Amino acid sequence: MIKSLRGMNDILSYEESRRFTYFIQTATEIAQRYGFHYIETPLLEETALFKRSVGESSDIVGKEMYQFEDKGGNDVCLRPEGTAGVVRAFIQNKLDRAGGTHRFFYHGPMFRYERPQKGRLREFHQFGVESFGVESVYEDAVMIMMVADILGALGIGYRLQLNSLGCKECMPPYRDNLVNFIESVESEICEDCQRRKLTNPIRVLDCKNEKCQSLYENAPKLINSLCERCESDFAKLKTILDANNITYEIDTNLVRGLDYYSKTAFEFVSDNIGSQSAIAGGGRYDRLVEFLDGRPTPAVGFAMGIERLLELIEMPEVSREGYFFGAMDEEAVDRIIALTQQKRKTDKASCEYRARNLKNHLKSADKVNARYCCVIGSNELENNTIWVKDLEEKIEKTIRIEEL
RNA sequence: GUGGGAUUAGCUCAGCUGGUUAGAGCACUGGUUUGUGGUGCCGGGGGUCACGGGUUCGAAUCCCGCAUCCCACCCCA
Repeated sequence: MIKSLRGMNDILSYEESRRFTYFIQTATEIAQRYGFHYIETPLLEETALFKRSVGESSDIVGKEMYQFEDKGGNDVCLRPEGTAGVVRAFIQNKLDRAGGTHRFFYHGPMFRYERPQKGRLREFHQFGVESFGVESVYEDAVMIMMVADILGALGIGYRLQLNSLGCKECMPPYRDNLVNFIESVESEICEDCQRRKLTNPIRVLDCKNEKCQSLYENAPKLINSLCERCESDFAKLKTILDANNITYEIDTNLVRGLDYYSKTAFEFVSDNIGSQSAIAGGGRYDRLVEFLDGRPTPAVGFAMGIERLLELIEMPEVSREGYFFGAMDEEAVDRIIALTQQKRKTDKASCEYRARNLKNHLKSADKVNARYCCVIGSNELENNTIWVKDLEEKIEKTIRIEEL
């Protein structure tokens, strides 16, 4: 038997399928209310795109990409995340030159060659949004509120963690400062942190090693080293969130795993889905468009991990809906098929192809959760009528077929 | 990539220290005296016990390997 590849799942059970489509519908509707429109970009991109945007020092690019050479000799890979492709499309279509604001949302599969566990698949789905051209910190706040809206609409509880990563003015001096500090404790920190010191020193801050964490308690904090503008924007962000009843925790060690983030960084986490607890994450990436050869354009976005959210969604009750048709005599089957097709123009409708007794039709109608069970037997066939029972109200009547 | 656990019917699981045709509940399906469901009763189908080796007279059960899932590390959505 041929099986799906490791870490690549089918979404096909009734419940999963229902949850998945419900999520997409809900998130799409909310994104559209916020003025975002759908963008679809290729699953396959040039490898260089991710190396330059996500960053070579990140694990995602360093060891998790599905990378290969295509038949034309191009170095390509399956997208490990969504932002890079959207930014590429933004620049390629010269929207950076067009000016103004551009707001997109997307959803689709992402690929990372990781060791699978609960909430971590090799092919997984994200829903994300990207906003270009807005420098104002209000946009950052609105992004966060949008995530909160989506999670709220789905009945999902969360904790919001917030940090500021600084900008090109205040980040580099801080980084130097931090490297100096790391060197002062270098002999005691873990191997990973020693490596991080060289590749991406900021990442030592969210090291999970307890010993490292205790050493870093005295590390300089970026949040205390922000320049005036970053400082005031971060303060403003908190004010806006407070005013809109969004509760958050400041996590000075929150470092996004992708190198392109600056200033606002946030992560929504859930305590109910195991160790892979990040359900949404995002932030500002004002420098990325420029890095990818576009005109400097401020931008901010987020992504949500759909599989991680699925089991947390509080689904609405399923209610009886639509029609079920059945025939009790062979001669009536053709008639109910025609009636079903007619009903399907406006309503959900299904039917039984075999002539069966009434009890069986009622059972089947109940099983498919139909609201109305409509049956034609010999009496009805003769009189050109149809027997209809409302399975919810338990009311039944026989009506002329035209009245259905 | 590292360590640990699991793997028996579509699903959730039993199966004692190896012993004949591997079980249950749910699900599916058929019937249930003249046309009434979700909630009665009776029946039926479905498993090379993940896969590959080995030990044994005999393996779902013991041993080795392998795959996948789960948990932790790691990483991140």
